[in-house]
Formats: sequence, structure tokens, C-alpha cells
Amino acid sequence: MKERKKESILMASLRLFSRNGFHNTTIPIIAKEMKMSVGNIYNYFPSKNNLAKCAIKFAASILASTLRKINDKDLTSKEKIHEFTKAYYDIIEISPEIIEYFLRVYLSNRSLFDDEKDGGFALASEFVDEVKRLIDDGVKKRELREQNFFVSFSVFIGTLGGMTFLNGENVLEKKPIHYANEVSETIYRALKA
Amino acid sequence: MKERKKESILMASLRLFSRNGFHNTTIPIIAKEMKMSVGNIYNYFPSKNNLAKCAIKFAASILASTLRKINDKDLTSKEKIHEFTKAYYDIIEISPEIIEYFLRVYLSNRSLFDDEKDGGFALASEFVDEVKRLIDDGVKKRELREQNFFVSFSVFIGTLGGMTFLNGENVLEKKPIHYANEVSETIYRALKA
Amino acid sequence: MKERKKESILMASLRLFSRNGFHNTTIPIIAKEMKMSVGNIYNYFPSKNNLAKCAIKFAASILASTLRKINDKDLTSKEKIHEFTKAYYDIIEISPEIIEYFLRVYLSNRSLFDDEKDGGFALASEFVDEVKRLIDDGVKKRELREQNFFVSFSVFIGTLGGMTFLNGENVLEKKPIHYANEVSETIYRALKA
Amino acid sequence: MKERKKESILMASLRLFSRNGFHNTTIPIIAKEMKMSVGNIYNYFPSKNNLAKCAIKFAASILASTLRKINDKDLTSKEKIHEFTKAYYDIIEISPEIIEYFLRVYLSNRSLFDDEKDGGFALASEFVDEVKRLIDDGVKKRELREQNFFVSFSVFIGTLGGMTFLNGENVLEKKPIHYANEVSETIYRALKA
DNA sequence: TATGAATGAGGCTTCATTCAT
DNA sequence: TATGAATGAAGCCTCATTCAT
Repeated sequence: MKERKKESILMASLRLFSRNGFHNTTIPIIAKEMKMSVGNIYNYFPSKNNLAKCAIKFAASILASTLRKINDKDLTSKEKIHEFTKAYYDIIEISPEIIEYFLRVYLSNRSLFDDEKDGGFALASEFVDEVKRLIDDGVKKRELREQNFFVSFSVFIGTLGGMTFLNGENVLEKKPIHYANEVSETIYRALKA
Repeated sequence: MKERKKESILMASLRLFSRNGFHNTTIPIIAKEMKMSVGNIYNYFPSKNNLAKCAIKFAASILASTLRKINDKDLTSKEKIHEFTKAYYDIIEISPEIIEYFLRVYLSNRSLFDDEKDGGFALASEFVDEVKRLIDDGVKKRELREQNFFVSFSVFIGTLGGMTFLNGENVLEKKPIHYANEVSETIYRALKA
Repeated sequence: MKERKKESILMASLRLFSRNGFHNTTIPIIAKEMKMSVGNIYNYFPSKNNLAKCAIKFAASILASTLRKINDKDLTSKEKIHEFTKAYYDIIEISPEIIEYFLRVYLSNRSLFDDEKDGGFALASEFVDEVKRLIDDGVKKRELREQNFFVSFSVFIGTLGGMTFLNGENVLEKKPIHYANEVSETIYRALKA
Repeated sequence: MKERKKESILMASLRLFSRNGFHNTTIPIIAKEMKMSVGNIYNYFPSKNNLAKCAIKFAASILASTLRKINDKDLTSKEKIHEFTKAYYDIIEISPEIIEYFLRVYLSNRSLFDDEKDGGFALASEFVDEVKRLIDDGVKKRELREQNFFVSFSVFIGTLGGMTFLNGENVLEKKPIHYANEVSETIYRALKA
């Protein structure tokens, strides 16, 4: 009931924020999209900032659970990287807002999260932890090189983010999913033992 | 002199925009930082949007010229990647705003550049072109793998951007430059033939 | 209720615009006069320009309906001119802003209406059409001379406007209505067959 | 020298004010038109308001002297009205700004002239006096009807102003001068004994 | 006289948030 | 819970005017 509606507001906000940016998305716009009144939004979220924070957690948890499922499978690191890359591109295809939200809102509005511990980085920690698990496992199995985690994290997620950005800029000739193999192969090469 | 002042406004704006984002940086804030009056800013730039656009060109041309100098040297691709990574981290050390600006403003406020051709992608083209040259040369010399340029671009720049982001989030234990070797090695592995 | 408030804003704006001109009447002034907040004005009219346009239509339709009622009566042209002149001076007495608005805003700020078809002339067309009807009828009945409509229009409305202007300048010794007979007689002589 | 330059600033201002309105004409625009610096304008006129006031006097004196020359001739009132109407339309043809200034600036910015005696009406008095002379002479010669001067003034000037406005609105099919005969005839009929 | 960079008040407009219903 | 009119602070931008040169 209430929780359900809260989630649907979150989805709508995520979509609007990621498409148009945080500052270009007003509460009235969200209300209109939800066919609710402006005031009623505030019965579910105490502020626009809070909405943005919840959206980050929401998006991160979707990415995290996607990755968790793959981590839980019995696959080689190469396969995991490949599967996650594909899953990532599926998300881009179906719900690009989940990814774009990080690029459009999280990156550029750090001040929103200033009062959070870690300056808000922790909001995404569920996801980051899962990436760490993938890599640590790979290292343990000697499939991936041992190196500073954040370097590995950057290649992995930075590359995917880069492609997402280029897709958003409409400079890619084909749909993102088409590049999945090449991308995952490249990431794997970067990380392999 | 007028050109000098224009450039110093540009630097200040770049710094503020990159630190706090476009929308959280007001013209009064820029004016205060510059110890100028609000109105006087407008004698140098016709609008806040225009200021942001000029800042992109400015930042892109610094990155491009850094990379161009390296491209012009007689080095292997591996060395070039390494040199650029080091140069990149030097910039992060000295003028992090130049890099962060891309992350915090350019990536995230596409609508600012909507009226630009290519939706503003061209603003960074000077830099993108130089990356392309590095990779194409490497491919020609059989040092780098031939693959879709945008994939290579994403690994290269996405990885560097990822590290910049993590640095901005204060999750790195050491200064970015410390990771330069590991990062450039990783990028090279991703791209090598 | 919303429509009612909209109209009362329109009346207040009309009054202020006509008294002080468009540019000397600020939104805060209108808000103060209405005892509303500045922002709330914008819940009723999307811009100050739009307010001015709506005011023109509003004023023109009042003038038009006044004249239409007279046109609909079975009167000689001379009587019609006389009745309209009297009605006009009644309006000046009770709501001078309706007339003065044309003088002080419409005539003088054409650029406000540049994006309107006919450069905004159409905004007043309801009224102009009614004047045309009065004159055409008079010509048909051989009571008025046949001549270019715009010349007739100028004598008719220009004369009334002239008196309104002089009244606004406080150079008339008596109230405008006092001159109604003399004015209507003069207009009639100008137009009669 | 100085007086000459002052007059040329006045001409330029008159042109710009009448074309674009008082508030849309900035001092920098006037300076650019004059190929002078902004500051230098202030060596000739102490304020923009003062410039507007001087422009009114300037324009009124041109109209007054035009009318004076006609008044000084030995003509019937009908001929005088006709000559002035023609002269008026000549002015509209050659320097419409002189007339339009009254419509665009004087009418709509009364507050500019609030500190003037008569609320600024006196600024145009040279011209008004000349109109009075034309009419008084006509009355004395029994060619024109004796009636309240301001009524006569309104028909005379209001009609001409009406035509000017319609011309500015581009609703006239032909050039204003073409209507001169019809207009002067109509004015004469309105005023004749 | 002449320049034009600089000032700063003030205008229009937006929008997160509140609150009476 | 739900509504949406109302508030008011704050942002962008303009421009008359000044002043150091």
C-alpha cells in the first residue's frame, strides 16, 4: 500500500531525474507524472533531497542484486564479467534511468549527499561490495590479477559508464548491447591474471 | 588584459562548477570568488550557460594539448598510455577542476549543451580526436588491438574518470598519482594487441 | 473562484499599467496591490507579458460590448455616436484604466505584442469591428459619408483618445463627461454625409 | 560644436526611443549608434530621463515651427488645416520618429515627466499654443466653430495621431500621405463654423 | 573631452515547501 | 490521505550611472 506507492514515486523520480537532471525536475513535474498532488508527495518523502537519496539506494540495490545473482552462480570470472556486462546493457536497454541516474544526479550533485557518511559514497556501497566480491573471488581463483581494488573497480565500472555516456550522446552507431562482447572482453583483458 | 580577465573568470568558474556542480554555483558566488560585481561578469560572458560552454572548451583544449604533446613523441603505445596517465594524474593533483568539470558538469548537464551541434559532444572533440589518434597509431603499429574506437575510448577515459571520481569521493587511501602505474598498466592490458 | 481571482488580478494590473505604464509597474507592485505573494501571481498568468496581453483583450472586449449594445439599438448614427461618446466618458469616470490602458500600454509598447498575429492589432479587433459596423451602417443609411474606414476610425477614436489624454494630463477644467455633447457633436460633423 | 553634438545625440535618441520605446533603448545602444562611449553621453546629458525630456521639447518645437510657418501664411483655416495635415504626413514619411515619439514615449511614460510643471504637458506647450492660434484665428474669422479648445485640439491632433498609430500597425493599405486629403477634409468638417 | 570597465540595485521568474480544507 | 493555492527566498540577468585613466 503505502510502501508500494512510495516505490512507484521513486521509480518515476528516478526516471525524471535521470532524464532531465535533478535541478530540471521539479516536484510539480513529479506530481504530474504520478497524477498526484504536490502536497501528497510530501506525505511519502520529507524532501526532494531525500527523494534523491532514496533513489540512489534504490538504483544501487537493483544493480547490486543483478550482480549478486551472477556472483552466486558457479562461473569463471571471465564469464561473470561477461554476464554482468550483458545484464548491464540489458538494464540500459530497458531501464536506462537506473544507470543514467548515477551519471546525471549522483556524480554532479555531490552536495546533496554531503550530510551522509562517506559523503554519500556509502549509498552505493551495496553495489560496490558486490563488485569487490566478484573481483576478490577472481583473484582467489587466480583468474584475475591481484591489484588495488579501486583500480580494478575503475576499469570495470568506468568502462561501462563510459559506454553509457557515449550512448547518451548518440555517438554510437548501434545499440549498446551490440558492443557487449567487445566491452566485456576488453574489461576481462584488463583484469585477468 | 580583457582576455586575461576572461580567462581568470573561466578558471574560477571551472573550479567552482567542478567542486559544487553547475546548479549549485551561482553567479553571485562566482562574482564573490572573483571579487567582482555580479553585473561585471556579464561584461565578459553573456550568460551562465555560455560560461559553462567556454569552460568545457577550455578544459578540453588543455587535456587535448597535453595528449597531443605525448602523441607527437616517438614512443610505443604502452609508453604513451603511461605518460598520459601520469600527466592526467598530474593535472588531477594541480588542477583537479579541469578533470572534475567533465565528471560533474559536462557528463551530467547535457541539456546545457542542447543547442550545440552534436548536443555538445563536439565541444570535447579536440580531446576525443587526440585519443583516437593515440589508439589508431597503436593499431597501425600493431601494438594495440583493433576494435571499435568507442570501446577503447571508454576503457581508457572511463578508467581514468573512475579513479577521479573515487578520488573526489575520498575513498582512495593515497594520492591519485600513486596509482598511476597500476592504472596505466591495466589500461594497456585492456588495449594491447 | 480561480477564474474570479484571475480577473481581479487583471483589473488590478490594468489599473496599475494604465496609471504608470508597463515598465514602471513591477510584478511585486501588482502582488502588493493584490495582497498576494509574487510567486502566486504566476499561478494565474505565466508571465508579465501574458498579463498585458490578457488585459488588452479584457479591455477591448468591454469597449466592444459597450459599443455592441448601442449598435444593436434602433438609433440614428448621430444618436449612436452620441450614446457611445457618453458611454465612453462614463467608462472614463468609473474605470478610466480601461481606456488609458490603450493609450499608455497598447499604443506604446507594440513590441510586447510582436509575437501575436497582426503584431497584436487583432487583440483589439473585436472593438475595431464594432466601430466598423457603426460606420458602415451609417453609410448604408446615408447618414454618414462614405470614406476610407481608417480615416473615420481615426476621427472617432482619435478624438476620444485625445480627450482622454488631456484628461490624464489634468489640463481639462471640468470632468470629461462635461464635454461629451460637444465632442460627440464634433465627431458627428466630421463623419456626417 | 558641443551644441551640435548634443543635437545629434538628441536625434539619435529620438529615433531609437520612438522605434523601440524608452525602456528598450539603453544608453549603450545610444552610444553605439553615436559611435561614442557610454560615459561621454553623460557629458552632454545628465541622465537618460533628461535626454527623454529634451527630446520631447525638440520634437515639439519641430512640430511647432512647422505649424507656425503655416499659421504665418495668409490662408483660410481650411487651407491651413490642409497644409498642416500634409506637412504632418511629410514628417511621418521623412522622420516618423518625431511623431512616434509622442505615441511611444510621451504617452506611456508620464512618470518621466512627473517632476515637470503640468506633469510635463508644458513640454509640448510650444506646439499646443500654435494649434490654439490656428483655431482661434479661424474662430475670429468665423471660419471655424467656437467651442472648447481642447475638444478642437482632440479632433485635430487625435485624428492625426490615430492615423499615425494605424500606419505603425501596418493596417493601412497605402502610404499615409495618400490619406492626407480625406483626413484634412474630415478634420475641417469637424471644426468648421 | 573621451573611454569603457565596474558597480549594484532591481526586475522577472522559479520552485521547494507549507497548510487550510 | 489528498489537494493545490500560497509563500518567499533566491537565481539570472539588465542597465543607469560612475570613475579611474
